[in-house]
Amino acid sequence: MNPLTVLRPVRAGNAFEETVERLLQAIKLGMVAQGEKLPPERELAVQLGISRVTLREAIRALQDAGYLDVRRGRYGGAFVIYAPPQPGSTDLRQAVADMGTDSIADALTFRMAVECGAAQVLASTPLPERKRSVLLGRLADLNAAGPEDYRRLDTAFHLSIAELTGSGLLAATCADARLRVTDLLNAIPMLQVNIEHAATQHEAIVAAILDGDPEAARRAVAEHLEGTAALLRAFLA
Amino acid sequence: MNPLTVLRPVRAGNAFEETVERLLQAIKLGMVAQGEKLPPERELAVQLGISRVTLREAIRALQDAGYLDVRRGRYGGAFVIYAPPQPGSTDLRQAVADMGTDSIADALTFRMAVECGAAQVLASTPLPERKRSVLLGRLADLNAAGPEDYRRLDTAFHLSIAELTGSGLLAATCADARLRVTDLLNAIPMLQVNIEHAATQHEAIVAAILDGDPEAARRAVAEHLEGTAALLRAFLA
DNA sequence: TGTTATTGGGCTAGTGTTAGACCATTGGTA
DNA sequence: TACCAATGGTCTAACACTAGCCCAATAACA
Repeated sequence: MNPLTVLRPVRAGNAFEETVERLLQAIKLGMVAQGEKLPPERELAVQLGISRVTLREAIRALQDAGYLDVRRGRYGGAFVIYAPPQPGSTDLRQAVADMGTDSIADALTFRMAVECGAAQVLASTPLPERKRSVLLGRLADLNAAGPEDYRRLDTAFHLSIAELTGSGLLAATCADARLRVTDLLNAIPMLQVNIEHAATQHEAIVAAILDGDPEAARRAVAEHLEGTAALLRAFLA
Repeated sequence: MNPLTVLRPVRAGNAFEETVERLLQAIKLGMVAQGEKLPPERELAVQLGISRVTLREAIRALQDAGYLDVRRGRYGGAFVIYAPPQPGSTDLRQAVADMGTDSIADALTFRMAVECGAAQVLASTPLPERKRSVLLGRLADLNAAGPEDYRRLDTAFHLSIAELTGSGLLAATCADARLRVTDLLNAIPMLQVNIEHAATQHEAIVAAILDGDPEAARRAVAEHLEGTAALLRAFLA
């Protein structure tokens, strides 16, 4: 048992840095869509468990970086003005180099494990009608998505699997895992053939979950994720 | 997509509290066995990414709580004097009440997902001889364990699966998941029949992993964890 | 038996973070 | 048009945390 597994850093950085990261998560994952605004500072500071001063510093940094437009007065707020980069417009090689091969492999492995685990768990128990329709709804949204919204709704679909398990820990972990590969995914061009292939796999995942078949759910998610993972791994050689 | 999944608290508490938790992890999971000592303060502070002052406060708290014996001078250090409670000696009902049914369900679901995911991932790729022998070694250690060491070596066995995937993120997550159920596990009496049953399941898990069969590995871990989960869930009704 | 390397114990000055109060701006609404 | 509720902007005093330094104790070893 490697003690470094548990005697690792208690905090990833100072409160300011962690807050910037967290807000960037919400923006890049599309949890706050373009044109929408973050919750009011006072409210958000409570949610994030930090002081308003620190939160404001983070918001200021994201404003300077061009992610947010901050407006004062009633009906003001911090509006998201970030447009997710057109896939393929940034250089995948560059993204790979920025991240480092070790942490890419780590992130891909991590994502594979937690997303498969979430799907398996969700398929292991009978789902109430409400949850079934949430899942089907997310799938329908994704299938109806235009190129603008595809990545955001794809993320929403995948995260909803973890959320529906009812485990907040698992949902947070899947969101974290997904974020760690966001920049890489954004650098991969989306081809029509890939989207169609993904759609088939998404159907298989949902079918397995609704069917209550953990084995099939696990396998479907693994195959789905292996597609992008294989593509990325080609750059690590 | 629930924004609360990502707009959750940035920090779980102050540095002191988080450090106490982390050290308690290392002790309760048996990563630093009884009679051994923690790394020197200066070194440990760097590993944990905190100042020595904060670390000392945490150590002091654990000393007061009876977990550590701190000795000065060369060959001194913070020695672990915590004996894991004899299983069954504490009241399971009490542990359940302390934790709250919601967070127990959350923790069990979380653990099921990440441990199954880790086993599946490890079984998905051919293992080098070195890793095979590590896994077999941990299994042998566990099978040879007396009642004193059983829980510690059981933890070591399970965590080694995540560690062998090579993903630090996954290893840390499994350690975290395991810790969240430690107090509950410690409250469950260990019956000989259960240990024998567990041993059979451990063999199945290792066989599936060495066999390169992700399906079987996932299923074996799921069945293994379902045993304790079912027992605990009985208390939640 | 004295030396010494290693370890915990303690102090200080400086920086990060918080809570809470108050100010400034804005756009809808009476 | 005047008001006002909601929101960002700013300040301050208190507390948390850090880096770095030096002191004190200890036990092996020459």
